[in-house]
Amino acid sequence: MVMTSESETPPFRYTAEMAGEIEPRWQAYWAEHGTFDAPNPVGDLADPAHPRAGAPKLHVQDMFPYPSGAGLHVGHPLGYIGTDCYTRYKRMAGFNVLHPMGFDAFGLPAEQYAVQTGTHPRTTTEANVERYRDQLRRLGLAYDNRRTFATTDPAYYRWTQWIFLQIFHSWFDPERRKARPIDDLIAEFETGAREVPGGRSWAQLSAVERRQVVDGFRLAYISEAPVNWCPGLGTVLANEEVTPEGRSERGNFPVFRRSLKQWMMRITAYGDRLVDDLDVLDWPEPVKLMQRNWIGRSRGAHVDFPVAGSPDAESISVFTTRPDTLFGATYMVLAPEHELVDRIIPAAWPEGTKPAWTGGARNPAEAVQAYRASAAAKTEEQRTEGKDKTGVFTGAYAINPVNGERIPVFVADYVLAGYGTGAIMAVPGQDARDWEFAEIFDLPIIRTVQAPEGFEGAYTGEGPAINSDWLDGMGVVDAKASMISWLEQHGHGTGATTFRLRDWLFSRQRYWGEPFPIVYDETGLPIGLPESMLPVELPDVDDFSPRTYDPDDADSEPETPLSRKKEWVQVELDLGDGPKMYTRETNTMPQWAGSCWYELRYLDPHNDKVLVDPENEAYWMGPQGPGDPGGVDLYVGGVEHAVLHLLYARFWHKVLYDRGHISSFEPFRKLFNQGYIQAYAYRDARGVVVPAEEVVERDGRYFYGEQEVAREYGKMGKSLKNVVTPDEMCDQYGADTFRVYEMAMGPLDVSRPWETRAVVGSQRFLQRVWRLVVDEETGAVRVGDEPLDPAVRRLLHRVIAGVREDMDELRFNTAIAKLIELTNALTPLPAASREAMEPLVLMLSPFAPHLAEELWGKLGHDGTLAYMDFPEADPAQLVAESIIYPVQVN
RNA sequence: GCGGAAGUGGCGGAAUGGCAGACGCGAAGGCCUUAGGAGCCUUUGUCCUGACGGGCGUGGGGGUUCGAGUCCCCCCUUCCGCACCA
Repeated sequence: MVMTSESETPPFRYTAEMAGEIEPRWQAYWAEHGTFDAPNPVGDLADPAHPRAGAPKLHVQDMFPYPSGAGLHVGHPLGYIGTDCYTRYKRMAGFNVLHPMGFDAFGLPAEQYAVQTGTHPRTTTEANVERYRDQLRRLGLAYDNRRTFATTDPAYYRWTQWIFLQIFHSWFDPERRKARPIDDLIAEFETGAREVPGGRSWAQLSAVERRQVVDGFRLAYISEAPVNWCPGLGTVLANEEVTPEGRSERGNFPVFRRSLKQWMMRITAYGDRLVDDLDVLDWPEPVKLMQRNWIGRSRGAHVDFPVAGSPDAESISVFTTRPDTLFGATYMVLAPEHELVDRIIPAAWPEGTKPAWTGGARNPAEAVQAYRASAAAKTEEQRTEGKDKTGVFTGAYAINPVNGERIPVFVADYVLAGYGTGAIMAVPGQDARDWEFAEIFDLPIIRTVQAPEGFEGAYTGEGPAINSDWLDGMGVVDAKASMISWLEQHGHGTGATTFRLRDWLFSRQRYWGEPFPIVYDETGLPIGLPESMLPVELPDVDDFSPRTYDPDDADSEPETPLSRKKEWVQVELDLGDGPKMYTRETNTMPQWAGSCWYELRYLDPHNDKVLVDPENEAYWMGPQGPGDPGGVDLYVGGVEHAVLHLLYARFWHKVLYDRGHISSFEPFRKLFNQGYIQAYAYRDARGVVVPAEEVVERDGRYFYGEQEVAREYGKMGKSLKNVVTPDEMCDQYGADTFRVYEMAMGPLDVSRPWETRAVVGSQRFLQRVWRLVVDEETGAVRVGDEPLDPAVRRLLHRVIAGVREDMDELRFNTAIAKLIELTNALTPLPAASREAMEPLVLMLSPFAPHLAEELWGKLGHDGTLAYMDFPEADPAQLVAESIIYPVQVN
């Protein structure tokens, strides 16, 4: 703010300059006194003398940022300010509050910058982290700074690697539905308690064979499996990192399905628990729903359909969620890629083949080949856009096991190779897709559930079974159960659950990530390093880039940056049987790894004996009663992490729980998605973005200089030239004004546009509060001790009660509105009374902490107000005026 | 297509089924000023009226109720997620 004439501004007015003096002073005070340090029950952060030692705890966390080179804009700290206001309030309300902050610092941008400039990613990352710390410090966020870390700190990723080893050394016991030590599995094989896959006994297996068997059970395992290979990036990607169009989320390069040897995590083993435990979480319903959809659990049955006349007694296994409709299965469909297709095709079209089924081909083999070719040529979009179902008859028939009917087997791309068994039984009467296909190919339709009168098309709803022998009359649920037990009794199938969720591809061909704590011996099988050898530090290299290829070169091979560092890759170690040469794993972990467990490390950040002391974990995150999952009390972040980060973190947390390292079985008890701050951007007639700052509005139109520009609404970003930074706001108004503005502009979970010109309203509010206490001309404190007018007193207590309620519910915008209302009521009074001003300052302190501390001092108090009791309303002052309602007497 | 969330002044947004528009921005007028892009005061949903007053108003249409922005039904629009998942 430019002061055109200093003499005109009263010398003791609350201005940006004054805020610029007050704010660093109090930030230094808090840092010096460790004001926001929270005591642990045990360990180096224990402090029995702390005013909140032994108090009820509250653990609040933000989704930590990735410190990008661009720095923060005003949208980034919205959630951080929200949690800061909440935790400051809760601290005053008597809680022992843990509110930490760290940095998610491994990842692609620093590496790409390194590839371009040769600067080591660590250098860039550290500079960015420092910049973020400075920007956040200016906002006066009340963190326990002893607990901060970056995921790139070796002292941190040592434990990321340790957790990887826990997962590597675990297997999932389906009977107990939990992860157990891999040694238990070996013991079960040795004693014969568990059957060894492959038919031979444990004693018959060689040492290498035994290792191979065991490796097949690990929760972290190497698999030669179809993965998403992205030549343009030179790395493989998780399914979650591939767009629906089949391109990389980063860089938008083509992605190819390729079979490659990669590390996988057996997250599918946890599918049931990841779905079921959502029920006990206090999360936004949309996020729970997105997780349920992503996991995609379907309950039903596997059913085997023998192939008619097959010399090798082939059968087609399908998965269905509607085993009750089996009597209505009038044909079958295999995915074009299904491996069985080639083995069941007869040499010639069977008698009675309808011409429309053949695709015009002379024999089934040609028909299928042609169909496959055309299906492969289609893009993903064409496959789904075109509503009309396509397909071709294989010439083969299968036998419906419930009634012995011969039903034709088709190949069609509406059946996906990657889901279920890649084959379906088609029940056109009860499935819309099958109905469509049946109409096109003139296949019989048999209803097996009574549809409502006049119903047209496939009926998927409830109703009594019909045309279904012994099932007739049963409801869908009963009929399913009955059919499943019939299938199991007669050996035609079993009840089954499938998931859309796939195992998690966990290795990346990148430099800037956690190295795996894995080496290989001469057998080529992986060996987990002993804990004593952690961390496996990321070595320096000359070239940070994986080998990248032409984006369309599907046949290229991954080559990791670490693999080129031969003296690191080849290493002599003593793993218990004397020094031997080993080969290191040269992939690194994906960026998600560090954020999968950071909520735990805050609890005991310096512990070098264990990940977190069980007592500290139980105190901060333990279950509060039967059925409570435990976890962080409030986790605030953007909805963009609804699936990936939150699913991975839940998975790791559950493994650690199963292995007895922690007492909570969910990481985040309550989740809150803050909204986004968006911004206007402006383009001129040519479509060129102009700096938003310099655009002026006249009569609802927008001008950049003389030319009119068009306004659009979207994200804040460099390319849209509409970035506003918190630093600018601190310079122009002060951090307190900025904080109040962000909290007052609307509910925390709603997205809204940034408007710099509206910030002044928050500054006026703080100025008025200041003026109630301080004479602007003399600087004298003008607060008196006379009792409040009864009407104002009632307002005061109404405000106190309302603010408390709002704060508890994270409704900061209405809390601030109430404080403004009280301030406006006090403003016309001849002198502000201490009776009102002390509670007002205390209530304001979560939002404008520096100003409040300063005023608290002026009101005659020493030290910080951070541990003062938050005002409480006197119930006697809350008695509402009675209102008479008309009452109807019947 | 399926699922979810939401539609209130010029703008951001308030309203346990009980005076719609709290609070803020903007705008208009005034005070103070050489000056105002500072500060302070007043007004500000909309229409009729000189005024006092009054009519109409929460996306649209029905309904429940003494009373509906709020509850129920139908429709429209916007945003988000998923998308041939058997």
